[in-house]
Amino acid sequence: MDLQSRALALWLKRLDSRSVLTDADRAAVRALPGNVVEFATSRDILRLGEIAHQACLVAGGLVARFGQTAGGLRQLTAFYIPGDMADLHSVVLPRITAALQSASNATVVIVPHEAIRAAAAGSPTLSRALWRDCVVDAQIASEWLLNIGRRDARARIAHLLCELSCRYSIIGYDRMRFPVELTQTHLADATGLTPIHVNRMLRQLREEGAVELIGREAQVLDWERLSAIADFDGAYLHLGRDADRAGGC
Amino acid sequence: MDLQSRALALWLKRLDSRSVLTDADRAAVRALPGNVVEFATSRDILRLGEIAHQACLVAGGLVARFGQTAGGLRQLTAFYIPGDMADLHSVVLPRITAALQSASNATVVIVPHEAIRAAAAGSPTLSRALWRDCVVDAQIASEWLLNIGRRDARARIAHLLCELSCRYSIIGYDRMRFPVELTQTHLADATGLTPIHVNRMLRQLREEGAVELIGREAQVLDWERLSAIADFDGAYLHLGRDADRAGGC
DNA sequence: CGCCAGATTGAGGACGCTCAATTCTGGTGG
DNA sequence: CCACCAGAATTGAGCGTCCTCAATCTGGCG
Repeated sequence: MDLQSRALALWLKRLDSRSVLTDADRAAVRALPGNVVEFATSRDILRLGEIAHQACLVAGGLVARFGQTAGGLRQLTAFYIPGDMADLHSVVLPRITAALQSASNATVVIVPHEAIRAAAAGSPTLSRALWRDCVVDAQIASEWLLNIGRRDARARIAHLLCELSCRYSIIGYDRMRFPVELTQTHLADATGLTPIHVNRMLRQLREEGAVELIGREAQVLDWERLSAIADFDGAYLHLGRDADRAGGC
Repeated sequence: MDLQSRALALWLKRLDSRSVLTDADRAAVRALPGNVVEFATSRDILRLGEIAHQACLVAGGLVARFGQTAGGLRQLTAFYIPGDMADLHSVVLPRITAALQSASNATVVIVPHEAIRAAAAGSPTLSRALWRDCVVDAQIASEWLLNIGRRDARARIAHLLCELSCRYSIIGYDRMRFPVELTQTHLADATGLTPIHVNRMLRQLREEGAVELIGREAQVLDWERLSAIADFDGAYLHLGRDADRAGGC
């Protein structure tokens, strides 16, 4: 199975776990055309103001959405891991108001909007599944708002790591050890902090025995402690119809 | 024309301005069933964890979406003004992970999900318009992230007021004078600040000749100055296909 | 071996928070 | 008509979290 099929399969699995799809829907998703593009670290994938004609399915690495103030301060507003369709929203709203960049070396499958629109137009169930995917994305943004607006620095970072843990766990990683292909500057831009302060908070989390960042991976030392610090409840991630029960992740 | 028809017409106008709808779509929206409910200030409209079976179209007043930390700190994540379908997302994702509350006395039209789903299933164009409405909501949340994460207190408040100005202007209010049916505590919860600090920043904005809050209205004293302070660009609001040009509002 | 990006640590400063008190406003009942 | 009250707005003083500036250390790579 090639890279593109694998990425589509991952995405389909996600859609399938949250929605009721028909066999035809599944076939339509698997048959989606696209071509694979590699991006080095910190490359623009979509620029502000552009009109998108294709969507970006992440196949490897990490992709980030971000905004910027006039002063050049940067705020990451979403992370996309393999199996995420990073800008599915552009299918219905092609004018880009939040740019997309690779946070690490990333492999992306570029899928033409036309193909997605055609698939959606032919099936109310698939159409609803795509819509739902966008809604989950929005709910994650809402949770980030709570995180940045009302939690202190240590909790913000802990919360972000909990989220990544849960999201990586459904694509096959260990919940206690998963990739964090981000610099501390990225973490800072995602949490509304400075890299220096992120560094200090990471040290504290390590010294408390909560998490540790080693190289490009996170090692959770104590999930209970970490999620308590983070005040984390993964319900907003809507990880599957079953996982849609309260609590946990 | 009764209240419900008026609210549906407002919402339809919004959908229409951003999407290409057929006459049948328009008729379907206008024919949506529902019943009108009044809420006093600070009443729960949707509670956390609930499963929604209907959506809430705001007809009057102001409705807010919010999250809460374990410590009880509150973060507003969206405001909905008349003509907004406050929880359209619940049509495809009924489990509520962010509660909904009236911020002022509010009039809401309760529309059964089934009716919306039926209308959407029958028309790819309408389905896409609804999906798009959710996407715009998400982009507003993204912009709030940038606002809270990377702007100082004064700019955050100015930005929020600019957004409200633009959004109220498309439902018939003057861009220089529009309702702000919010307490300073609400503004604080929306911007991740304390009410005390909001108060000080409002005073500063007034003294600078930017905006003034009088009673339950905002009076813009100098739009240029205000939007400069706010670092505001209304493109993210996607106010109509035409207004989808850069800059302005 | 030198270079560079990223991580780490230190010291001082500022923005926004906490605690506390006072004033203002609109609504209510006597 | 006025006294009263609760919620909201306003102001002051002191403090703490997080920022800024600056220097050093580390690891990967040409």
